[in-house]
Amino acid sequence: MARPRAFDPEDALLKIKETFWRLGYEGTSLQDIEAATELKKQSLYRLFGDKRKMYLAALEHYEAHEVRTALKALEREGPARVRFRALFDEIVEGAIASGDRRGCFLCNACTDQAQLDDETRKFVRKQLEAALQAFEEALSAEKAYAGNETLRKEQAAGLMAAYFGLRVLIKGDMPESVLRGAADAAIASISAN
Amino acid sequence: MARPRAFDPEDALLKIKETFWRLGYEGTSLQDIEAATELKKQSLYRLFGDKRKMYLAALEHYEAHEVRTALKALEREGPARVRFRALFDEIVEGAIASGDRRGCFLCNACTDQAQLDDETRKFVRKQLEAALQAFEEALSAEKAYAGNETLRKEQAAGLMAAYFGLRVLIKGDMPESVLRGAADAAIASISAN
DNA sequence: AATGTTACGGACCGGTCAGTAAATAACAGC
DNA sequence: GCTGTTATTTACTGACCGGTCCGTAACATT
Repeated sequence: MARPRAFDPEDALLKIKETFWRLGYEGTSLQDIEAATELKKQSLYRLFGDKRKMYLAALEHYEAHEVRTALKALEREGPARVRFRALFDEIVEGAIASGDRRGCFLCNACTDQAQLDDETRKFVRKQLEAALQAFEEALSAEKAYAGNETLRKEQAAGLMAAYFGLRVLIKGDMPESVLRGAADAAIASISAN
Repeated sequence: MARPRAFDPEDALLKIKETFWRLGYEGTSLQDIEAATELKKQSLYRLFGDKRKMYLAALEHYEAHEVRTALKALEREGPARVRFRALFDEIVEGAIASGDRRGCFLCNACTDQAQLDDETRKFVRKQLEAALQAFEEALSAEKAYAGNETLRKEQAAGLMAAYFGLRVLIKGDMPESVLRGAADAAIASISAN
């Protein structure tokens, strides 16, 4: 009943996500977003409200796609070491092969905005806890952890830290050998039995 | 032979460091720095050159103080587990007790500026490699690692990732239980023999 | 074809950004 | 007490910030 939108909001959000991902919240200007989406400011504001909401929408998009995909990979059958090996290797491979050193957007958001913006903090915390839960479940398949919740939770937290730490080392320009070492050490820390 | 400086440059740099540490590079304005140092812009520019140089000077100050102190703690005598336990516990304790969730400035710099600014990248990389070296040396005391350089390097990288990951979990507002779990898992991954 | 509703585009808002110029002030050596 | 040098302060620059206004265009309904 009115003029139809001439662009794809999902596609726009994807571009916004990539921009915030690369440049951070304060590092991204509306001009950057306009350039990335090829949209005018007004179209963006009508769709999202303001810059902060664009950022949060971008984070949600990241969760719904990148994070979800990564956690899905943990649900496959097999020993815990194999499951996590797939997760860690994909990250290292991506950093080496395609030179993608953007890191993890969620991890970036932790260091960038979580302590400065309440909404971001709440969102990030919720996502981190969900990921932790997924890590824990992936460990349940292993006998060593199945009957020991404390140990399982501890190991899940440890793997989470290892994962985020690896992401930081990637952004910190560490060479392949270090990245592989960190990944291997994380996998080796998982009990196999 | 000229008008003496009326403020302490070291003290000013300390305040600048704390501001960048808390707000990030783009999130910090010259006004923020003026307010923190109680100095006028011109005094800052004469002393440092520009904002970027202030940031790099702040990073160097962090390295010369916080990082150096932390790595010194690893040089004490005793089993590797005890050495790293001290390092990790201090971080967790700081986050819990004093509510200090600023994280690690060097780690923040990795996710914030390392991929966007060449000088920062080089500096961060150098510091990360030095820290890695220190981790490796702290592991040399352990028999399991003394004779196996590959394993030692791998474990050092793993602990480094665990450390940075813990720092990210802290900024991501994770509860004490998760932080302690991550620290305990990291320590448990060190071979004791 | 007229109307109501939404989308678009560009000018524009006040404010802030990093950085600079120039005037004044405090010292040392002579 | 004059001169040279450096510190401090104020005022300013031009660009850019996030955000809004408003005139116009494109559609659906009637």
